[in-house]
Amino acid sequence: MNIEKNNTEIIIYKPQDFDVVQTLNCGQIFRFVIDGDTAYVCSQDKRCEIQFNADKIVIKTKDVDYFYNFFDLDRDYSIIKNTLRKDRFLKSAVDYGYGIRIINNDAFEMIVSFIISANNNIKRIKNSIEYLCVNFGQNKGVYYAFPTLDQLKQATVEDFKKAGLGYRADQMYETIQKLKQKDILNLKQMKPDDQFKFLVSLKGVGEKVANCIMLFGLGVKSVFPVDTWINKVYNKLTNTVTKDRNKITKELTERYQDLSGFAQQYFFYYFRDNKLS
DNA sequence: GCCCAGGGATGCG
DNA sequence: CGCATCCATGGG
Repeated sequence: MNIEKNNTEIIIYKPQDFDVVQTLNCGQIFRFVIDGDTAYVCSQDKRCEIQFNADKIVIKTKDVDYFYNFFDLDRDYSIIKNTLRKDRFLKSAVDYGYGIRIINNDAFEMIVSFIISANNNIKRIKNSIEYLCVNFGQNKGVYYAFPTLDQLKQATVEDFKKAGLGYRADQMYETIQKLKQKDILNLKQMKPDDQFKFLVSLKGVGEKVANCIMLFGLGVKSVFPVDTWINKVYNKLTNTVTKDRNKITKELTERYQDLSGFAQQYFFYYFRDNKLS
């Protein structure tokens, strides 16, 4: 993969380790649109337009450095994939999701987004997040920015219910009201164990959501979020019928170590669409 | 009408 | 501790 960068574009030639559709569709990003061979992706108050085909990916944006890091373009995924392909559970999943990259998104946006994600489906999650952007985020012309913490502090429980959060509205309200800008800054300086402890202290954040926030919002790759899909996959692969997510999390984290986050994404993407055989 | 969705909080033993 | 139950809401 050969990458060029200038003030307005990132150009990736022969992108064998980056598939735009796979990366956007594997459940780590909620603010994007795919329209044929073009994609539009938002993060925080920023946006990029991506034109892609089998030979070349062009990312157009005012924030080149931000999206270079966002798509994790300094990391060599071929090494990771070669390692994980040796795992008998993962070979076909890695081959299938060969172009997945784990994005480096904004921590606050991930906290809000994954509180909404709990016991929810992706379409509804996207709709709720979009509602919050339109009603509380800055109007940037062709899109709305994700609301800042101060902007979301203006939202009431009723506002969150209008956004479709249902019973999560109370949790969201309490977490937003208690959260301070400084907490987010501190979070980025903490060790993973302390990040986890802080995150699960927030209302609406349990172990799985905390792990997602760490993986997608704090760059911690040694976590393995276990959701309903991973639970199903685990039972299938190990021929068991457990619902003990703590046990699954512990086992898979020990199995994949520092590559846990990558392994989890390959699993999730491959098995989500009923590819359970 | 039932089941499910990238689960979490609460209460009970 | 582990475990069961409830929780809004829309789509299949």
